[in-house]
Amino acid sequence: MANLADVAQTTNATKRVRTIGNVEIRPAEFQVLIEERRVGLTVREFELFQLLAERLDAVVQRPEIYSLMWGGEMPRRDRSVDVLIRRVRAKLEQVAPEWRYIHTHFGIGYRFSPEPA
Amino acid sequence: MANLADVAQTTNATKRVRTIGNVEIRPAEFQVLIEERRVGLTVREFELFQLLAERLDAVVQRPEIYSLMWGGEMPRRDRSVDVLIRRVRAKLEQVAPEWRYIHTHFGIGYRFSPEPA
DNA sequence: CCGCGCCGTTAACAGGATCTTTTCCACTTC
DNA sequence: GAAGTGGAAAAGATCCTGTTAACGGCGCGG
Repeated sequence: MANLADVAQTTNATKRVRTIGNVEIRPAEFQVLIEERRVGLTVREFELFQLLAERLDAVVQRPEIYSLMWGGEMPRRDRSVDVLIRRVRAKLEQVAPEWRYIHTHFGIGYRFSPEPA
Repeated sequence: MANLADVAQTTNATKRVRTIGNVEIRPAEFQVLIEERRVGLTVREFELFQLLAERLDAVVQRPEIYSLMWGGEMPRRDRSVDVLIRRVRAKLEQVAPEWRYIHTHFGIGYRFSPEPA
């Protein structure tokens, strides 16, 4: 169960405003801003984005993403993760067409790294 | 917990007349004026308005609004916040139809930012 | 004391946004 | 070329919000 230390740590790790390049993440508001512009992610989309951003430059495996966001094992041929990735990418591109943030690693998963297009 | 210094600071922060764009807030009088025109909020409506205005451009989560205004946890499916928001919006619109002040963030909460309609 | 109006809260409904699932197809890998 | 994987779009179910109305408490004036 959560104790005070955990809560404090969680607060520090996930509730603090974080800036990665031109991306600002405000967990307390479920908001992502790129160069002052609001991306407008939904709650679920934000959770996915934050999950990847917390592991900057690391490839997060698809089943792990699933289990973190939906809980339990990922059913075979489940497309939930894809669909969400797609939506996040679309909104990111609307706000910052010159940048690529989420990269596909075929057969493995996804990686968050801001890179020029 | 709050101490005297905090209270003094709070007083300075919340009791001082504040102007945001064409909006003037007079906490000592529970009054909001838009371009010299009185909005005519009730006490409760004013509290909500002030709460959001103090956090200009930040999304304030619905449960947080509830706990700040009513205290304690927000019951599931409680609509108190909505209805109050609705009333505030209605009065704001009567006075300034060309402006939008309170923006909805679906599944999250509300944000105060004066914007042209 | 009584009626009236104002205010805050609660309830209910309709519409809209979001989430999930499904489908099709292009692409990668072997 | 075959099997597997991911991109894209759409449909259905679910959840959330906007809106209106109704209820009860309170204070004021008659």
